Amino acid sequence: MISQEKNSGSAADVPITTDRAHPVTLREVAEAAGVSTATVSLVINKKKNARIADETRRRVQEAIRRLGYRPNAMAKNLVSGTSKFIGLVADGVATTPFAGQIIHGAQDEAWKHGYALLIANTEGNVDLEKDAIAMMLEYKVRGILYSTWFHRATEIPATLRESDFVLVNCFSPDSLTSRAVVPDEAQGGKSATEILLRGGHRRIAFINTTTPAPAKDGRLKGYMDALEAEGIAFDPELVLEAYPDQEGGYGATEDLLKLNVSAVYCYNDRMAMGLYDGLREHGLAIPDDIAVVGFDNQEVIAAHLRPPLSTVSLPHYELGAAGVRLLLGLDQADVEGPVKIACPAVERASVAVHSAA
Amino acid sequence: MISQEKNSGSAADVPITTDRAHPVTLREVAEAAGVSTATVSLVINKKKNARIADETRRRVQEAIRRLGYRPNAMAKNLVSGTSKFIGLVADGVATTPFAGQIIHGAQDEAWKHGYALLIANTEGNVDLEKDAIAMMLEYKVRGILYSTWFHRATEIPATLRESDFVLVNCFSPDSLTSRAVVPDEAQGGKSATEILLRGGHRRIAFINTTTPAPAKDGRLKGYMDALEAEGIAFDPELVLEAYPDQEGGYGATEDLLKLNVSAVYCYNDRMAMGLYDGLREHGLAIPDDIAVVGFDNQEVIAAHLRPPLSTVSLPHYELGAAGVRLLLGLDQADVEGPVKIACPAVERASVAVHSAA
DNA sequence: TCCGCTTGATCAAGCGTTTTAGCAAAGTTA
DNA sequence: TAACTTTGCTAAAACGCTTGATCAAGCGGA
Repeated sequence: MISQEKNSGSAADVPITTDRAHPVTLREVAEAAGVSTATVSLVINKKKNARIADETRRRVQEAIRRLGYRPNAMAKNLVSGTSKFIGLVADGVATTPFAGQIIHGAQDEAWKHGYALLIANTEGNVDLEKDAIAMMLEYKVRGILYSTWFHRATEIPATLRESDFVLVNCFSPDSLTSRAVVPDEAQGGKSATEILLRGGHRRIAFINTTTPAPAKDGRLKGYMDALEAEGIAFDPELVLEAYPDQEGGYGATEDLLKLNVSAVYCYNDRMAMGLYDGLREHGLAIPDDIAVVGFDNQEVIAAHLRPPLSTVSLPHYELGAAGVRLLLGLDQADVEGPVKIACPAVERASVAVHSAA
Repeated sequence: MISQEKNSGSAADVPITTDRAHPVTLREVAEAAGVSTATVSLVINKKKNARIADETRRRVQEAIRRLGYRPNAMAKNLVSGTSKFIGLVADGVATTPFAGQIIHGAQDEAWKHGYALLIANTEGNVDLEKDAIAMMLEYKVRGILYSTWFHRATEIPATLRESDFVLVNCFSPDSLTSRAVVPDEAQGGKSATEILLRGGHRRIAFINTTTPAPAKDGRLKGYMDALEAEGIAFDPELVLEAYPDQEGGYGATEDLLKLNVSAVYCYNDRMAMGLYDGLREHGLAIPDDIAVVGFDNQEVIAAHLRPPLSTVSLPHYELGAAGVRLLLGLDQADVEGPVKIACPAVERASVAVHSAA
């Protein structure tokens, strides 16, 4: 009674500004249109075998418009028994710059199929994670995407099994009871190496990471595969290891130069960035004195180094999207372990084009 | 009848594996415990003025445990009339590396108050945006965070007004009817300049962006404020402009060197990164020949350049968190326009410490 | 004129909770 | 022992929607 009584006395027909505290309901629309709630429901959901007179349909739609009616999704879901949610629990996806693309891809794909994303960042905290999953279960999500910010093996939290789920960017040793989607590291490593091979290089170093991970093994395997396909013998001497960041790459310069190679493939873009500095200090020019490729395609770095870095994309967006498709049963799961998503090559100026030998 | 009938004949008491299609309901728990649904509800929600015998409470909890009961959040929300959701619509937050922190901050803060985040990335697509907001309204979100990936003025979509909302990282000219939270660009610019002043520099260049934006004006103002506080006259000659990326920074090198300054403050870290390359090519050492500070604190870049770059943080995480607090009424809105969040200085090695003059 | 069919719309049950009002039994007081 | 009070629990309505069953007209055919 006290506070503002907006346009209360005003004539009807004006698109009423809805009162936030008490949203318009189906019943109110029904009354306004002079029909039953059942009829309104039928009109709204455009049921094909519902018989509604054109005139009635018009009146209902008009009432909906005039009152600014919004269906209550909670009520809808309650009766249908299942929500239109997909949960995404991430251990740090939002934190890490480029892995945010997982969210993005999942979002787009989910949306495309009428689902909304419910996300939770757990920062690796197990309790938070349990709460997050519980919350999602209470919202009766269609399923849960469980994702990690870097490609690795993971434990499957027990409660996750209460729902349909898909591992994204990670996998479980117990692959029989879980579906998963991960980047194809080996193919990526092969592609990276091939960029160099196409550039005419035969003696190619690989600076791998010191940190154990599927990426470490996969990227090395790709390197070996590519060499083998070209009939080049694998020389373990050409494989160095360093911590996978700028400092690591910079620090590996000396050792690299002893190898007397014409090209180098780095475990990731950050190492390549550090290596750029190291090479420059030795007065070496990229790509003429030495060609470089990275891995990850971390835009801010790769696209803007001088010269821009050739690399291979970690398909985070696709991982998210594929995760959703797998969850919804639109893609088939691979019987033999995780579904592998390709890491496409991105060629830039850090490798010169080969003027046919 | 046909498909798998899991442990149907087995004795009770074993923690039953829940059947996904038909989750356990309150009523089932009630029956199992031999009480009414009302009692179960009271036990679950630990109502203080509910009178429940210890023994009964025990029986109920035991039944909940045994059946693996999960409350149905939809039903809960239906009766309470309001959900525990906060919507976040972003025009590209998930896309842009560092702005993903907005999501992260919002998530954490929302979670802290019992809210879940419902996110939608619209990529600037107006139709998508309308659908996203509609979806959120249908879920009866507590409110909506409307955020942009870079600080700018924005139109407020009409439907947004159907809900409580807060603008994050953007603002509306019409600030009377909207709450907003943005980074304090002027303070940030001042802090950046002060790093240089503290380093003993008096003649400091500023490479601003060519792109019009609140950041352009604010960061310049901060620069001027800092100089004025030190009694140094502002010299417009010392302000250059370039496109705000690596190439822009690199390209500004020549002009910068003509200015004969001992220090330079760049509009952002990416420009600083390009400038590093330019300066190096001229054989100039950072910080000895010239000191550099950036803006944004884009970790991948700033922390790992050689030498690491002193800069000022764009407080994305805080923007998200503050947005939620503002929405929930935990923080007070500023009567005069948007709430400003501080951009803290991050000092690294690109500015030498001043050995007191 | 009566029957059956089609059309257009309504009734009412039900989805899984919360919550208020109320009831029976036990306890307290006098 | 009668009259309250307290304790422990339940009945039932309500939240906003969907949907199968029903029903009243109107109509054509016999």
